[in-house]
Amino acid sequence: MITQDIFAALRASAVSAMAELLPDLPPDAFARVQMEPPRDPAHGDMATNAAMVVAKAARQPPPKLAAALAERLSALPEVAEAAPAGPGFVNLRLREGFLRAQLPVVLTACEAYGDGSAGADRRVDVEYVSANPTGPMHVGHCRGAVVGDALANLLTKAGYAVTKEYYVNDAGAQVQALAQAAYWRYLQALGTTMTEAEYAATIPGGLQYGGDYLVPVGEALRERHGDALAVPGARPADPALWHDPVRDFTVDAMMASIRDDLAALGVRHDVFVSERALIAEGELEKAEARLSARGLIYRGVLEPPKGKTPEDWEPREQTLFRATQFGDEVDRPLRKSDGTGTYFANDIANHLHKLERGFAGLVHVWGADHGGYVKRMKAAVSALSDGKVPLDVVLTQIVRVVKNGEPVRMSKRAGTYVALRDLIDEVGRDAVRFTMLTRKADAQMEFDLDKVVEQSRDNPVFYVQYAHARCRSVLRAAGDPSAAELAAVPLDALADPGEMALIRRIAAWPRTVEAAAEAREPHRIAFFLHDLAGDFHILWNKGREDATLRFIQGDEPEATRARLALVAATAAVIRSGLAVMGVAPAEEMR
RNA sequence: GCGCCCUUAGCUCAGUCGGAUAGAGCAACGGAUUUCUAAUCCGUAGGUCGUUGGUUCGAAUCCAACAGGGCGCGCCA
Repeated sequence: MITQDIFAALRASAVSAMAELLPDLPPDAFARVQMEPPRDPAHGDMATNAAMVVAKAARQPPPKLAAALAERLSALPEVAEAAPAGPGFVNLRLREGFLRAQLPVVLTACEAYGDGSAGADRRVDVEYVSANPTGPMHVGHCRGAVVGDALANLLTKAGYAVTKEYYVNDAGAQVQALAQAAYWRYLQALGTTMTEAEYAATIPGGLQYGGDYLVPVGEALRERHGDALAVPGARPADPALWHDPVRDFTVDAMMASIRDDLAALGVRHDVFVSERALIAEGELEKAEARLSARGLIYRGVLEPPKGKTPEDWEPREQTLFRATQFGDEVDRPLRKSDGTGTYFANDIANHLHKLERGFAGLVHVWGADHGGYVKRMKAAVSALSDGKVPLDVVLTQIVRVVKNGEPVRMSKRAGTYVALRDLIDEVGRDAVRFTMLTRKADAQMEFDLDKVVEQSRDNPVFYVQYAHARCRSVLRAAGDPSAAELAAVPLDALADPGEMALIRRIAAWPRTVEAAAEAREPHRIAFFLHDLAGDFHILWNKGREDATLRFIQGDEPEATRARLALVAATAAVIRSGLAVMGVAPAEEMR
């Protein structure tokens, strides 16, 4: 594990200096001490709030403490200058040699640069996508898939032991309706004379999932079973005869399709957990027993929702979970009137199953329409784990797909939203993934099919890829020296402000990873890469105006090698970030 | 009606779990041509951080109320 976070290192120095200045303070007095880049670069490379956050406990004014701290920090070999500033900050300017010395660290670690230990190898389960196995993936699933996958990668990079999980909702009424729809296609494949309306009339609730995608499933059922699942004349048989095999076959087919789509997106889950299998194994009863043993289950009648009572409201006794004891607004029902579990109850079983596997933390990526569900799930996990295992839920907002300024509409024929596969085929996996990460997950997003493939500065995908391609172009022109070779090169020639700015940005990568992981915000990686690419493009263009700043200087081999080390380090960090996002770096832009 | 999320420059969005004079990009305007790919870069201009109070050394950030937008609200998942 390579940790080379210079901010963490200097923070530790600041804390120990403060501890020496104030030996009577308990260690936790320094918990809120931060060392971070100041907003205004004129203030230096780093700033710490140490003097301010301990001032109260130390009973001394912040400026006085800041002055004393600055004096101590200025004695450090890494520090060129330390000065008290403002209401009690200490600003640090680092020695350029110290900053330059980060490059060999990068070049030694390469893509592993930025790998952190904040996770301490704790096992974390990240559940995402979990689309119902009732049809192909559409763009509505896409954002959650990308955000979840990038978040899982990010947590892995930050030192967690991550399991990528897909929870297959194969137990509910939706799947029953799916089986009925597939059965209709089977009857069609047998050449039934029924009309769709006639068949639909035989199903309570009518025929759902009318999309063409079930036609091949019907054909396959006919190939496998012949006419054995129908009565002569290709008319519907007793569901007891066909329901389970048709359902299982169809769910398998849908999951195969979903896995294909996910593979096209570069998403690969470690485990697929079947809701039906969990229930069959008695996980629901186990969860209920556990909650019951804690006195958290009772029979009762809920109040109607305040203000807006549904038309058909009537008081009803239900099996309820005391979610209110864990911060939820109302207690939540666990059993339907037919005795089977509610979706919530089944999901409790799912979470118990996670806890039984020993995870120290659970993460979910859900669509924003599940926002109202967060509190009760947190309540359940808190109850089942005695508050020991945190559940974090990341909500993703709707993506509106736009082409030529017009929203791309639902396709009626396919009975589904724009297929994910179509989107990938049109703009490419990398553009899809990168673009999905250019917004906070919880912000609405417009996905403009034209802009995403545009090769210009206002397309961040391109902007970052172009920076990497330029790095590679320079390195190729210089004979592609190895990273190990460049890690040993003298770097004193790097002194231009543009070069130093790039080094400073690179040095901020580890703390960016850690902060993004902590906040569960993978989009920060995209923004970092955009900034890093910007620093590089600036430097590149300086060389255009001033030939002495070009990376390759024919008559100065030492300066050239130093700059190649910088270029190689930049490329390595871009690759490191793109790897988190699941985007392939470009060698050239053609 | 209740709960959750959101509101930052004309537009699209950042803002590192309370820090210093709130930042990018696009759009607008003015510049850089014999290159390691000008698909980039430089400069100018642009904001009462939805509104009003509160908490403290200090608030876009935390709290309360209000306005506007989105989502959800007992056996749908």
